[in-house]
Amino acid sequence: MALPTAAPRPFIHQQNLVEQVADYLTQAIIQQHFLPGERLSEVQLSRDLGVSRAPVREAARLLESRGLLISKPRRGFFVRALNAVELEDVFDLRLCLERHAIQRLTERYTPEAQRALKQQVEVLCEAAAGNDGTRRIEEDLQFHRLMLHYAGNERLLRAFDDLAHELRLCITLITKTHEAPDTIATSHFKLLDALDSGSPAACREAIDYHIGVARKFVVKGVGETGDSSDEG
Amino acid sequence: MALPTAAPRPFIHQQNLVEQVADYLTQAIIQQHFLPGERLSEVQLSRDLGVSRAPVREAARLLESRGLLISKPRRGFFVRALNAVELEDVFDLRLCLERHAIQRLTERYTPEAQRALKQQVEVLCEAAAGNDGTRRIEEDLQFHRLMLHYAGNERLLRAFDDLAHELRLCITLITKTHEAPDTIATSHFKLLDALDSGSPAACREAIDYHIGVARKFVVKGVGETGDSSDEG
DNA sequence: GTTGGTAAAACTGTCGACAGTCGGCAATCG
DNA sequence: CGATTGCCGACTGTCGACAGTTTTACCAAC
Repeated sequence: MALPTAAPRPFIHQQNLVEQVADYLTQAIIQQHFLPGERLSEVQLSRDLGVSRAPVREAARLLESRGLLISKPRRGFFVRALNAVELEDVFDLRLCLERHAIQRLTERYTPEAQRALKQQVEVLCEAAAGNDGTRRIEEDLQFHRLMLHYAGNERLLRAFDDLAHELRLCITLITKTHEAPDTIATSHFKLLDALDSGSPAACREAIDYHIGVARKFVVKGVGETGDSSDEG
Repeated sequence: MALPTAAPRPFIHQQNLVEQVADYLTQAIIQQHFLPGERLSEVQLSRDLGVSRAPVREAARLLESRGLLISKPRRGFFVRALNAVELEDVFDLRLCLERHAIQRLTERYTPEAQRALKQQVEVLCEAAAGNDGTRRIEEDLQFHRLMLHYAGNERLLRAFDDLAHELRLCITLITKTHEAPDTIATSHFKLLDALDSGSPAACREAIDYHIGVARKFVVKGVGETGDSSDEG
Protein backbone atom coordinates (compact mmCIF):
# COMPACT_ATOMS: atom_id res chain seq x y z
CA MET A 1 0.00 0.00 0.00
CA ALA A 2 1.50 3.24 -1.10
CA LEU A 3 1.99 5.75 1.64
CA PRO A 4 0.39 9.09 1.04
CA THR A 5 2.72 11.66 -0.33
CA ALA A 6 2.12 14.83 1.53
CA ALA A 7 3.53 18.04 0.31
CA PRO A 8 6.04 19.02 -2.30
CA ARG A 9 7.86 16.58 -4.47
CA PRO A 10 8.81 13.06 -3.64
CA PHE A 11 9.09 12.37 -7.32
CA ILE A 12 7.87 13.51 -10.69
CA HIS A 13 8.91 16.21 -13.05
CA GLN A 14 9.01 19.73 -11.80
CA GLN A 15 9.33 21.18 -15.25
CA ASN A 16 5.73 22.11 -14.78
CA LEU A 17 5.54 25.87 -14.60
CA VAL A 18 2.03 25.82 -13.21
CA GLU A 19 3.02 23.65 -10.28
CA GLN A 20 6.11 25.69 -9.61
CA VAL A 21 4.15 28.91 -9.58
CA ALA A 22 1.51 27.30 -7.38
CA ASP A 23 4.16 26.16 -4.92
CA TYR A 24 5.74 29.58 -4.90
CA LEU A 25 2.43 31.30 -4.27
CA THR A 26 1.48 28.80 -1.59
CA GLN A 27 4.71 29.36 0.27
CA ALA A 28 4.47 33.11 -0.13
CA ILE A 29 0.94 33.20 1.21
CA ILE A 30 1.63 30.88 4.11
CA GLN A 31 4.76 32.77 5.07
CA GLN A 32 2.77 35.96 4.90
CA HIS A 33 4.76 37.63 2.19
CA PHE A 34 1.34 38.56 0.91
CA LEU A 35 -1.06 39.96 3.43
CA PRO A 36 -4.57 38.55 3.78
CA GLY A 37 -6.96 40.35 1.48
CA GLU A 38 -4.13 41.66 -0.65
CA ARG A 39 -4.70 41.81 -4.36
CA LEU A 40 -2.34 39.86 -6.57
CA SER A 41 -1.50 41.32 -9.93
CA GLU A 42 -1.03 38.76 -12.67
CA VAL A 43 1.36 40.91 -14.65
CA GLN A 44 3.38 41.73 -11.56
CA LEU A 45 3.68 38.08 -10.62
CA SER A 46 4.53 36.98 -14.13
CA ARG A 47 7.21 39.66 -14.29
CA ASP A 48 8.66 38.69 -10.93
CA LEU A 49 8.72 35.01 -11.77
CA GLY A 50 9.86 35.47 -15.33
CA VAL A 51 6.98 33.57 -16.89
CA SER A 52 3.96 34.59 -18.89
CA ARG A 53 0.54 35.19 -17.43
CA ALA A 54 -0.96 31.90 -18.58
CA PRO A 55 0.72 29.64 -16.01
CA VAL A 56 0.19 32.29 -13.35
CA ARG A 57 -3.52 32.31 -14.05
CA GLU A 58 -3.75 28.54 -13.97
CA ALA A 59 -1.81 28.37 -10.72
CA ALA A 60 -4.08 31.01 -9.25
CA ARG A 61 -7.12 28.98 -10.25
CA LEU A 62 -5.57 26.00 -8.55
CA LEU A 63 -5.03 27.94 -5.35
CA GLU A 64 -8.55 29.24 -5.60
CA SER A 65 -9.87 25.70 -5.59
CA ARG A 66 -7.72 25.08 -2.53
CA GLY A 67 -9.22 28.06 -0.76
CA LEU A 68 -6.02 30.07 -0.58
CA LEU A 69 -7.08 32.65 -3.12
CA ILE A 70 -10.40 34.17 -4.02
CA SER A 71 -11.21 35.23 -7.55
CA LYS A 72 -13.42 38.20 -8.25
CA PRO A 73 -14.46 38.59 -11.87
CA ARG A 74 -12.70 41.40 -13.66
CA ARG A 75 -11.00 42.27 -10.41
CA GLY A 76 -8.38 39.62 -10.05
CA PHE A 77 -7.20 37.31 -7.30
CA PHE A 78 -7.08 38.13 -3.63
CA VAL A 79 -5.36 36.38 -0.77
CA ARG A 80 -7.96 34.58 1.29
CA ALA A 81 -8.67 36.25 4.60
CA LEU A 82 -10.24 34.00 7.19
CA ASN A 83 -12.44 35.62 9.79
CA ALA A 84 -13.30 34.04 13.11
CA VAL A 85 -16.45 32.34 11.85
CA GLU A 86 -14.75 30.78 8.84
CA LEU A 87 -12.00 29.60 11.11
CA GLU A 88 -14.47 27.88 13.40
CA ASP A 89 -16.02 26.29 10.33
CA VAL A 90 -12.70 24.95 9.17
CA PHE A 91 -12.03 23.27 12.49
CA ASP A 92 -15.57 21.98 12.68
CA LEU A 93 -15.16 20.34 9.30
CA ARG A 94 -11.86 18.93 10.38
CA LEU A 95 -13.59 17.43 13.39
CA CYS A 96 -16.24 15.98 11.12
CA LEU A 97 -13.70 14.30 8.86
CA GLU A 98 -11.41 13.00 11.55
CA ARG A 99 -14.19 11.65 13.73
CA HIS A 100 -15.39 9.63 10.79
CA ALA A 101 -11.89 8.56 9.93
CA ILE A 102 -10.97 7.39 13.38
CA GLN A 103 -14.19 5.45 13.65
CA ARG A 104 -13.42 3.67 10.42
CA LEU A 105 -9.88 3.16 11.61
CA THR A 106 -11.03 1.27 14.68
CA GLU A 107 -12.72 -1.18 12.35
CA ARG A 108 -9.57 -1.87 10.38
CA TYR A 109 -6.68 -1.14 12.69
CA THR A 110 -3.89 -3.25 11.24
CA PRO A 111 -0.47 -3.73 12.80
CA GLU A 112 0.94 -1.92 9.81
CA ALA A 113 -1.21 1.11 10.52
CA GLN A 114 -0.32 0.97 14.18
CA ARG A 115 3.37 0.87 13.40
CA ALA A 116 3.21 3.67 10.83
CA LEU A 117 1.26 5.97 13.12
CA LYS A 118 3.55 5.33 16.06
CA GLN A 119 6.57 6.03 13.94
CA GLN A 120 5.08 9.25 12.64
CA VAL A 121 4.39 10.45 16.18
CA GLU A 122 8.05 9.90 16.97
CA VAL A 123 9.06 11.89 13.90
CA LEU A 124 6.64 14.57 14.95
CA CYS A 125 8.04 14.74 18.46
CA GLU A 126 11.50 15.07 17.06
CA ALA A 127 10.33 17.87 14.80
CA ALA A 128 8.53 19.55 17.67
CA ALA A 129 11.75 19.69 19.64
CA GLY A 130 13.43 21.61 16.84
CA ASN A 131 12.90 25.16 15.77
CA ASP A 132 11.43 24.66 12.35
CA GLY A 133 7.79 25.63 12.81
CA THR A 134 6.88 24.75 9.26
CA ARG A 135 8.25 21.26 9.58
CA ARG A 136 6.43 20.70 12.85
CA ILE A 137 3.16 21.61 11.19
CA GLU A 138 3.86 19.41 8.20
CA GLU A 139 4.73 16.41 10.35
CA ASP A 140 1.64 17.01 12.41
CA LEU A 141 -0.52 17.11 9.32
CA GLN A 142 1.28 14.07 7.99
CA PHE A 143 0.25 12.10 11.07
CA HIS A 144 -3.35 12.98 10.46
CA ARG A 145 -3.00 12.19 6.78
CA LEU A 146 -1.79 8.75 7.80
CA MET A 147 -4.84 8.29 9.99
CA LEU A 148 -7.09 9.26 7.12
CA HIS A 149 -5.15 7.03 4.78
CA TYR A 150 -5.46 3.94 6.93
CA ALA A 151 -9.14 4.72 7.40
CA GLY A 152 -9.38 3.26 3.92
CA ASN A 153 -11.26 5.98 2.08
CA GLU A 154 -9.14 7.87 -0.40
CA ARG A 155 -11.89 10.38 -1.08
CA LEU A 156 -11.98 11.20 2.61
CA LEU A 157 -8.25 11.76 2.49
CA ARG A 158 -8.65 14.09 -0.46
CA ALA A 159 -11.22 16.10 1.42
CA PHE A 160 -8.78 16.41 4.29
CA ASP A 161 -5.99 17.47 1.96
CA ASP A 162 -8.22 20.17 0.54
CA LEU A 163 -8.93 21.35 4.04
CA ALA A 164 -5.30 21.10 5.05
CA HIS A 165 -4.37 24.01 2.83
CA GLU A 166 -6.72 26.21 4.78
CA LEU A 167 -5.48 24.71 8.02
CA ARG A 168 -1.94 25.71 7.14
CA LEU A 169 -3.23 29.14 6.32
CA CYS A 170 -4.79 29.76 9.70
CA ILE A 171 -2.16 27.88 11.68
CA THR A 172 0.81 29.73 10.27
CA LEU A 173 -1.25 32.87 10.46
CA ILE A 174 -0.54 32.81 14.15
CA THR A 175 2.79 31.11 14.17
CA LYS A 176 3.82 32.80 17.36
CA THR A 177 1.52 30.81 19.57
CA HIS A 178 2.88 27.35 19.07
CA GLU A 179 2.28 24.53 21.40
CA ALA A 180 4.93 23.20 23.66
CA PRO A 181 6.64 20.04 22.40
CA ASP A 182 5.42 17.92 25.29
CA THR A 183 1.84 19.04 24.71
CA ILE A 184 2.05 17.87 21.13
CA ALA A 185 3.52 14.56 22.15
CA THR A 186 0.91 13.96 24.85
CA SER A 187 -1.92 14.89 22.59
CA HIS A 188 -0.88 12.47 19.88
CA PHE A 189 0.01 9.63 22.19
CA LYS A 190 -3.48 9.86 23.59
CA LEU A 191 -4.78 9.22 20.11
CA LEU A 192 -2.56 6.19 19.76
CA ASP A 193 -3.67 4.86 23.12
CA ALA A 194 -7.30 5.29 22.18
CA LEU A 195 -6.74 3.43 18.94
CA ASP A 196 -4.90 0.66 20.75
CA SER A 197 -7.81 0.32 23.15
CA GLY A 198 -10.06 -0.37 20.21
CA SER A 199 -12.91 1.54 21.78
CA PRO A 200 -14.76 3.82 19.35
CA ALA A 201 -15.98 5.96 22.24
CA ALA A 202 -12.47 6.46 23.53
CA CYS A 203 -11.27 7.29 20.03
CA ARG A 204 -13.97 9.83 19.55
CA GLU A 205 -13.22 11.43 22.85
CA ALA A 206 -9.53 11.52 22.02
CA ILE A 207 -10.01 13.11 18.61
CA ASP A 208 -12.49 15.63 19.99
CA TYR A 209 -9.99 16.61 22.64
CA HIS A 210 -7.13 16.69 20.18
CA ILE A 211 -8.82 18.93 17.66
CA GLY A 212 -10.37 21.01 20.40
CA VAL A 213 -6.90 21.84 21.67
CA ALA A 214 -5.66 22.78 18.22
CA ARG A 215 -8.76 24.85 17.62
CA LYS A 216 -8.33 26.71 20.87
CA PHE A 217 -4.76 27.58 20.01
CA VAL A 218 -5.71 29.03 16.67
CA VAL A 219 -8.76 30.87 17.93
CA LYS A 220 -6.69 32.36 20.69
CA GLY A 221 -4.11 33.41 18.13
CA VAL A 222 -6.71 35.14 16.01
CA GLY A 223 -8.02 36.91 19.07
CA GLU A 224 -4.53 38.22 19.74
CA THR A 225 -3.63 39.31 16.23
CA GLY A 226 -7.11 40.59 15.51
CA ASP A 227 -9.12 38.79 12.91
CA SER A 228 -8.71 39.65 9.28
CA SER A 229 -12.27 40.42 8.46
CA ASP A 230 -11.80 42.56 5.40
CA GLU A 231 -12.95 40.99 2.21
CA GLY A 232 -15.86 42.66 0.50
CA MET B 1 -31.33 22.84 -22.25
CA ALA B 2 -30.27 22.58 -25.85
CA LEU B 3 -27.30 20.33 -25.77
CA PRO B 4 -25.57 20.13 -29.09
CA THR B 5 -25.04 16.57 -30.17
CA ALA B 6 -23.13 17.25 -33.35
CA ALA B 7 -22.66 20.90 -34.26
CA PRO B 8 -23.33 23.46 -31.56
CA ARG B 9 -23.76 27.09 -32.32
CA PRO B 10 -20.15 28.06 -32.67
CA PHE B 11 -20.80 31.17 -30.69
CA ILE B 12 -21.58 31.71 -27.05
CA HIS B 13 -21.99 35.28 -26.07
CA GLN B 14 -22.06 36.14 -22.45
CA GLN B 15 -19.42 37.42 -20.14
CA ASN B 16 -17.86 34.56 -18.35
CA LEU B 17 -16.52 32.18 -20.93
CA VAL B 18 -14.81 29.95 -18.41
CA GLU B 19 -18.00 29.24 -16.49
CA GLN B 20 -19.96 28.66 -19.63
CA VAL B 21 -17.43 26.21 -20.92
CA ALA B 22 -17.34 24.54 -17.52
CA ASP B 23 -21.13 24.23 -17.51
CA TYR B 24 -21.12 22.85 -21.02
CA LEU B 25 -18.48 20.28 -20.16
CA THR B 26 -20.23 19.35 -16.93
CA GLN B 27 -23.50 18.75 -18.72
CA ALA B 28 -21.81 16.86 -21.50
CA ILE B 29 -20.00 14.59 -19.08
CA ILE B 30 -23.02 13.98 -16.90
CA GLN B 31 -25.20 13.24 -19.87
CA GLN B 32 -22.57 10.88 -21.14
CA HIS B 33 -21.82 12.64 -24.37
CA PHE B 34 -18.28 11.93 -23.39
CA LEU B 35 -17.56 8.43 -22.23
CA PRO B 36 -15.70 7.75 -19.00
CA GLY B 37 -11.98 7.64 -19.63
CA GLU B 38 -12.33 9.47 -22.93
CA ARG B 39 -9.67 11.96 -23.81
CA LEU B 40 -10.71 15.53 -24.42
CA SER B 41 -8.83 17.54 -27.00
CA GLU B 42 -8.43 21.20 -26.18
CA VAL B 43 -8.31 22.29 -29.79
CA GLN B 44 -11.31 20.21 -30.68
CA LEU B 45 -13.33 21.67 -27.83
CA SER B 46 -12.27 25.23 -28.53
CA ARG B 47 -13.19 24.76 -32.19
CA ASP B 48 -16.59 23.29 -31.32
CA LEU B 49 -17.39 26.03 -28.84
CA GLY B 50 -15.97 28.84 -30.91
CA VAL B 51 -13.60 30.06 -28.22
CA SER B 52 -9.87 29.97 -27.79
CA ARG B 53 -8.02 27.37 -25.82
CA ALA B 54 -7.35 29.56 -22.79
CA PRO B 55 -10.88 29.47 -21.33
CA VAL B 56 -11.15 25.79 -22.22
CA ARG B 57 -8.02 25.04 -20.26
CA GLU B 58 -9.19 27.04 -17.27
CA ALA B 59 -12.57 25.35 -17.33
CA ALA B 60 -10.88 21.98 -17.53
CA ARG B 61 -8.77 22.83 -14.49
CA LEU B 62 -11.93 23.77 -12.68
CA LEU B 63 -13.55 20.47 -13.51
CA GLU B 64 -10.40 18.71 -12.49
CA SER B 65 -10.64 20.26 -9.04
CA ARG B 66 -14.24 19.08 -8.95
CA GLY B 67 -13.21 15.55 -9.75
CA LEU B 68 -14.95 15.35 -13.12
CA LEU B 69 -11.77 15.42 -15.17
CA ILE B 70 -8.31 14.08 -14.60
CA SER B 71 -5.26 15.82 -15.98
CA LYS B 72 -2.23 13.92 -17.16
CA PRO B 73 0.78 16.08 -17.90
CA ARG B 74 1.51 16.44 -21.59
CA ARG B 75 -1.38 14.11 -22.35
CA GLY B 76 -4.41 16.24 -21.73
CA PHE B 77 -7.65 15.85 -19.84
CA PHE B 78 -9.62 12.65 -19.42
CA VAL B 79 -13.16 12.10 -18.25
CA ARG B 80 -13.12 10.73 -14.73
CA ALA B 81 -14.09 7.11 -14.48
CA LEU B 82 -15.27 5.95 -11.09
CA ASN B 83 -14.75 2.35 -10.14
CA ALA B 84 -16.73 0.54 -7.47
CA VAL B 85 -14.30 1.35 -4.66
CA GLU B 86 -14.24 5.06 -5.43
CA LEU B 87 -17.98 5.04 -5.57
CA GLU B 88 -18.22 3.52 -2.11
CA ASP B 89 -15.79 6.14 -0.91
CA VAL B 90 -17.92 8.94 -2.30
CA PHE B 91 -20.99 7.73 -0.48
CA ASP B 92 -19.04 7.13 2.69
CA LEU B 93 -17.81 10.70 2.63
CA ARG B 94 -21.31 11.89 1.96
CA LEU B 95 -22.45 9.98 5.01
CA CYS B 96 -19.67 11.57 7.02
CA LEU B 97 -20.67 15.10 6.01
CA GLU B 98 -24.42 14.68 6.35
CA ARG B 99 -24.23 12.94 9.69
CA HIS B 100 -22.28 15.85 11.03
CA ALA B 101 -24.61 18.34 9.40
CA ILE B 102 -27.79 16.83 10.72
CA GLN B 103 -26.35 16.67 14.19
CA ARG B 104 -25.53 20.35 14.05
CA LEU B 105 -28.94 21.00 12.60
CA THR B 106 -30.68 19.49 15.60
CA GLU B 107 -28.88 22.04 17.73
CA ARG B 108 -30.15 25.00 15.70
CA TYR B 109 -33.35 23.87 14.08
CA THR B 110 -35.16 27.15 13.46
CA PRO B 111 -38.71 27.47 12.16
CA GLU B 112 -37.25 29.03 9.06
CA ALA B 113 -35.11 26.00 8.40
CA GLN B 114 -38.04 23.73 9.06
CA ARG B 115 -40.22 25.62 6.62
CA ALA B 116 -37.57 25.78 3.92
CA LEU B 117 -36.80 22.08 4.13
CA LYS B 118 -40.43 21.10 4.08
CA GLN B 119 -41.06 23.25 1.07
CA GLN B 120 -38.09 21.79 -0.75
CA VAL B 121 -39.34 18.27 -0.14
CA GLU B 122 -42.60 19.25 -1.76
CA VAL B 123 -40.76 20.66 -4.74
CA LEU B 124 -38.75 17.48 -4.89
CA CYS B 125 -41.84 15.30 -4.80
CA GLU B 126 -43.32 17.30 -7.62
CA ALA B 127 -40.12 16.90 -9.62
CA ALA B 128 -40.02 13.19 -8.85
CA ALA B 129 -43.48 12.78 -10.34
CA GLY B 130 -42.29 14.26 -13.62
CA ASN B 131 -40.04 12.76 -16.20
CA ASP B 132 -37.06 15.06 -15.96
CA GLY B 133 -34.44 12.90 -14.28
CA THR B 134 -31.90 15.68 -14.15
CA ARG B 135 -34.28 18.01 -12.36
CA ARG B 136 -35.18 15.33 -9.84
CA ILE B 137 -31.55 14.86 -8.99
CA GLU B 138 -30.97 18.58 -8.73
CA GLU B 139 -33.95 19.10 -6.44
CA ASP B 140 -32.81 16.18 -4.34
CA LEU B 141 -29.35 17.64 -4.02
CA GLN B 142 -30.86 21.01 -3.31
CA PHE B 143 -32.69 19.59 -0.32
CA HIS B 144 -29.46 18.28 1.07
CA ARG B 145 -27.73 21.56 0.32
CA LEU B 146 -30.38 23.26 2.39
CA MET B 147 -29.74 20.89 5.27
CA LEU B 148 -26.05 21.62 5.07
CA HIS B 149 -26.75 25.31 4.83
CA TYR B 150 -28.93 25.45 7.90
CA ALA B 151 -26.36 23.40 9.75
CA GLY B 152 -24.54 26.71 9.93
CA ASN B 153 -21.13 25.79 8.55
CA GLU B 154 -20.45 27.22 5.12
CA ARG B 155 -17.24 25.27 4.77
CA LEU B 156 -19.14 22.08 5.34
CA LEU B 157 -21.53 23.11 2.60
CA ARG B 158 -18.64 23.75 0.26
CA ALA B 159 -17.26 20.30 0.94
CA PHE B 160 -20.65 18.87 0.08
CA ASP B 161 -20.84 20.90 -3.10
CA ASP B 162 -17.46 19.58 -4.13
CA LEU B 163 -18.67 16.08 -3.52
CA ALA B 164 -21.98 16.73 -5.25
CA HIS B 165 -20.28 16.95 -8.61
CA GLU B 166 -19.02 13.44 -8.20
CA LEU B 167 -22.40 12.37 -6.88
CA ARG B 168 -24.05 13.63 -10.04
CA LEU B 169 -21.43 11.78 -12.03
CA CYS B 170 -22.17 8.40 -10.50
CA ILE B 171 -25.90 8.93 -10.14
CA THR B 172 -26.54 9.89 -13.72
CA LEU B 173 -24.07 7.24 -14.74
CA ILE B 174 -26.83 4.79 -14.02
CA THR B 175 -29.83 6.93 -14.77
CA LYS B 176 -31.93 3.93 -15.71
CA THR B 177 -32.35 2.70 -12.18
CA HIS B 178 -34.17 5.58 -10.63
CA GLU B 179 -36.15 5.36 -7.48
CA ALA B 180 -39.90 5.42 -7.48
CA PRO B 181 -41.43 8.82 -6.62
CA ASP B 182 -43.07 7.55 -3.45
CA THR B 183 -39.81 6.06 -2.25
CA ILE B 184 -38.15 9.44 -2.62
CA ALA B 185 -40.98 11.17 -0.80
CA THR B 186 -41.01 8.66 2.06
CA SER B 187 -37.28 8.79 2.44
CA HIS B 188 -37.19 12.56 2.74
CA PHE B 189 -40.23 12.85 4.96
CA LYS B 190 -38.51 10.50 7.35
CA LEU B 191 -35.68 12.98 7.58
CA LEU B 192 -38.09 15.81 8.31
CA ASP B 193 -39.83 13.74 10.98
CA ALA B 194 -36.54 12.92 12.60
CA LEU B 195 -35.57 16.58 12.64
CA ASP B 196 -38.94 17.54 14.08
CA SER B 197 -38.49 14.99 16.82
CA GLY B 198 -35.32 16.77 17.83
CA SER B 199 -33.61 13.52 18.67
CA PRO B 200 -30.02 13.29 17.44
CA ALA B 201 -30.20 9.51 17.51
CA ALA B 202 -33.30 9.48 15.35
CA CYS B 203 -31.70 11.93 12.96
CA ARG B 204 -28.60 9.86 12.64
CA GLU B 205 -30.63 6.76 12.01
CA ALA B 206 -32.69 8.59 9.39
CA ILE B 207 -29.72 9.96 7.52
CA ASP B 208 -27.95 6.61 7.64
CA TYR B 209 -31.00 4.97 6.18
CA HIS B 210 -31.48 7.70 3.60
CA ILE B 211 -27.95 7.62 2.27
CA GLY B 212 -27.83 3.87 2.54
CA VAL B 213 -30.76 3.64 0.17
CA ALA B 214 -29.20 6.02 -2.31
CA ARG B 215 -25.94 4.17 -2.11
CA LYS B 216 -27.59 0.85 -2.74
CA PHE B 217 -29.29 2.19 -5.82
CA VAL B 218 -26.07 3.42 -7.29
CA VAL B 219 -24.04 0.38 -6.38
CA LYS B 220 -26.70 -1.81 -7.89
CA GLY B 221 -26.62 0.32 -11.03
CA VAL B 222 -22.88 -0.03 -11.34
CA GLY B 223 -23.21 -3.74 -10.87
CA GLU B 224 -25.63 -3.86 -13.76
CA THR B 225 -23.79 -1.64 -16.19
CA GLY B 226 -20.44 -3.05 -15.19
CA ASP B 227 -18.09 -0.72 -13.42
CA SER B 228 -16.20 1.73 -15.51
CA SER B 229 -12.75 0.40 -14.90
CA ASP B 230 -10.47 3.23 -14.44
CA GLU B 231 -7.64 5.24 -15.75
CA GLY B 232 -4.26 3.61 -15.83
C1' DG C 1 -11.25 71.80 2.00
C1' DT C 2 -14.34 68.90 -0.19
C1' DT C 3 -16.82 66.96 -4.02
C1' DG C 4 -17.83 65.64 -8.61
C1' DG C 5 -16.42 64.45 -13.21
C1' DT C 6 -13.24 63.14 -16.71
C1' DA C 7 -9.25 61.05 -18.65
C1' DA C 8 -5.32 58.19 -18.28
C1' DA C 9 -3.23 54.08 -16.50
C1' DA C 10 -3.41 49.42 -15.22
C1' DC C 11 -5.43 45.28 -15.22
C1' DT C 12 -8.10 41.19 -16.62
C1' DG C 13 -10.28 38.24 -20.22
C1' DT C 14 -9.38 36.39 -24.48
C1' DC C 15 -7.00 35.30 -28.60
C1' DG C 16 -3.71 33.33 -32.12
C1' DA C 17 0.98 31.55 -32.64
C1' DC C 18 5.23 28.96 -31.70
C1' DA C 19 8.04 25.37 -29.75
C1' DG C 20 8.82 21.10 -27.23
C1' DT C 21 6.96 16.61 -26.47
C1' DC C 22 4.29 12.38 -26.87
C1' DG C 23 2.09 8.46 -29.37
C1' DG C 24 1.68 5.90 -33.46
C1' DC C 25 3.36 4.09 -37.82
C1' DA C 26 6.47 2.33 -40.96
C1' DA C 27 10.85 1.05 -42.55
C1' DT C 28 14.91 -1.46 -41.12
C1' DC C 29 17.66 -4.84 -38.78
C1' DG C 30 18.50 -9.21 -36.36
C1' DC D 1 8.78 -13.03 -38.47
C1' DG D 2 9.47 -10.15 -34.35
C1' DA D 3 11.82 -6.30 -32.27
C1' DT D 4 13.93 -1.82 -32.70
C1' DT D 5 14.48 2.77 -34.38
C1' DG D 6 13.60 6.87 -36.77
C1' DC D 7 10.03 9.87 -38.57
C1' DC D 8 5.53 12.22 -38.76
C1' DG D 9 1.50 14.16 -37.08
C1' DA D 10 -1.06 15.95 -33.28
C1' DC D 11 -1.29 18.02 -29.08
C1' DT D 12 -0.07 20.48 -24.90
C1' DG D 13 2.61 24.13 -22.51
C1' DT D 14 3.80 28.69 -22.99
C1' DC D 15 4.11 33.22 -24.84
C1' DG D 16 3.12 38.05 -26.44
C1' DA D 17 -0.66 41.01 -27.98
C1' DC D 18 -5.26 43.23 -28.20
C1' DA D 19 -9.83 44.79 -26.41
C1' DG D 20 -12.93 45.99 -22.72
C1' DT D 21 -13.33 47.20 -18.03
C1' DT D 22 -12.02 48.85 -13.53
C1' DT D 23 -9.27 51.76 -10.71
C1' DT D 24 -6.83 55.82 -9.95
C1' DA D 25 -5.15 60.36 -10.60
C1' DC D 26 -6.03 64.89 -11.73
C1' DC D 27 -8.53 69.06 -12.33
C1' DA D 28 -12.36 72.07 -11.86
C1' DA D 29 -16.29 73.75 -9.31
C1' DC D 30 -18.69 74.66 -5.02
